[in-house]
Amino acid sequence: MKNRCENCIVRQFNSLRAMSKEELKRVSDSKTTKSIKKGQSIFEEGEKLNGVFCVREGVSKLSKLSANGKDQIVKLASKGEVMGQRSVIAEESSNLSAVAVSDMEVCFIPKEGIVDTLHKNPDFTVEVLRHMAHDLREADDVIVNMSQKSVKQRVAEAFLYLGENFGEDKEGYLSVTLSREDIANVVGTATESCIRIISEFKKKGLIKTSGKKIGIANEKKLRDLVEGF
Amino acid sequence: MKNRCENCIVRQFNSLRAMSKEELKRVSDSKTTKSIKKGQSIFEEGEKLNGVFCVREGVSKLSKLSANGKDQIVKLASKGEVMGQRSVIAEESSNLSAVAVSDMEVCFIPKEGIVDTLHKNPDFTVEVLRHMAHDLREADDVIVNMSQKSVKQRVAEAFLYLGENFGEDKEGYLSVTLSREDIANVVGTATESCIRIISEFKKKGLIKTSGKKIGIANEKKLRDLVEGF
DNA sequence: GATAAAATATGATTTTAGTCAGTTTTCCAA
DNA sequence: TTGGAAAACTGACTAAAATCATATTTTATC
Repeated sequence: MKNRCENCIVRQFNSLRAMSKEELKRVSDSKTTKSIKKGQSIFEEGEKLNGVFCVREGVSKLSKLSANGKDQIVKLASKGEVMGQRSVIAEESSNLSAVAVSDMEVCFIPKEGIVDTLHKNPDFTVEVLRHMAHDLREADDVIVNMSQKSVKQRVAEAFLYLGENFGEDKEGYLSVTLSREDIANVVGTATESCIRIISEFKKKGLIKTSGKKIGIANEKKLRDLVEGF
Repeated sequence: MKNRCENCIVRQFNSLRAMSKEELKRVSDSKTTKSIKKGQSIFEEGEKLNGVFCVREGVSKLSKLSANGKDQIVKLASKGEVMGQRSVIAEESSNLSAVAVSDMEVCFIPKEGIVDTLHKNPDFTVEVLRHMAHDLREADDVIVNMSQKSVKQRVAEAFLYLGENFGEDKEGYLSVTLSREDIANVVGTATESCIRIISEFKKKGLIKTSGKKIGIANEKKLRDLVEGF
């Protein structure tokens, strides 16, 4: 058992860093690490979660099924992010499904350790609260984008977002590779519309593609487009 | 000074109920009550808030200005709701503006009392956390609705939402009266489109109107419409 | 390496919603 | 009470995006 939370760098990025040594030890002793293949499900919408998932490696999409049968991707979670927090805290079943977008390593942490610490260590609780406050702000921004921006603007914004938050490889392609359908589900549009816009962006030199990989070719122009030209 | 938080029934609906007697006393001593006229602003997007606002009476719209110059209403806050929490907790300036939709009574509570309690009373912090978790879930739902439902469905849903959350008067009209423009800004559409849909709903007997008041005439049909008929 | 299945792409068409222009109604404030 | 502004409404037109159909490419699998 060499993978101790105490040594896990990922912890730096989430609320676990506010835990005391003892609390962290308890979490580390109770956690289990899982390898998850691309495309595999981590948890489902409506499922009762008895713990949270801490992402060590890879990226997961968090989505919600809409009445018309389409998935809307609400958030992408990568290294350091904790999934399922909201449901555990609210003591509700999950409102989102989590599916791996790339091969992943995640740690499952049973909720007891988390919930106990929430009630005993205010620093930890405040830290979790801050994170949630941040998520809420982001959600507000998404609402505004969804309702006020055109599909073209949202696609452009999605690429910029992916670049900023998940980085690029040496050749300048986005590190997270999503299928066209997933991109459409992030943006909230039809897959065909999304593909068309990608072609258009490519033709105009805003992005470059290589297989399903996408790279930002002209950041300035993309930004101008997002701002409403 | 007869309006003590200790006696305020509004408190039952928000996180303040988890405060101890002493903490509540402190809050009560530091708070100030304000009357706000319909249309008046409570705080602006980008403003640094040095406290939170607890709604005693009336309704406020929380909105965000989009790049194209339109307001998107992200949330409506009524009796018992606390506004500005997110910003105070995250120590950021507000991401939303608050404007009174009806005449209001709000209490301003300086942040010190809140922040201190957050660090000292885990029960309170967890309570706040629960509320925020709930808000976040609602925000996720809004994102999905915005991106996957038609304008017609969103308008129908807005009326049902208003009915459920703010009630109706004796004649069966929604208690919150919003202008057509505000409804459009909740739904994320053009005012004209919104008006057209309202006319259509009225013609089809889904709703009834009286001046700017709107009442639900056929809940079942409205629900069917929201579900995609 | 062949073949089926899935993902990507493109075209034609329809639906939906936004925009612009103008009219009517409502609501205040002088 | 009345004139002027704001809000509500209507119509015509345009633009954006969804849908349907089909072709092509990529990927996985035996």
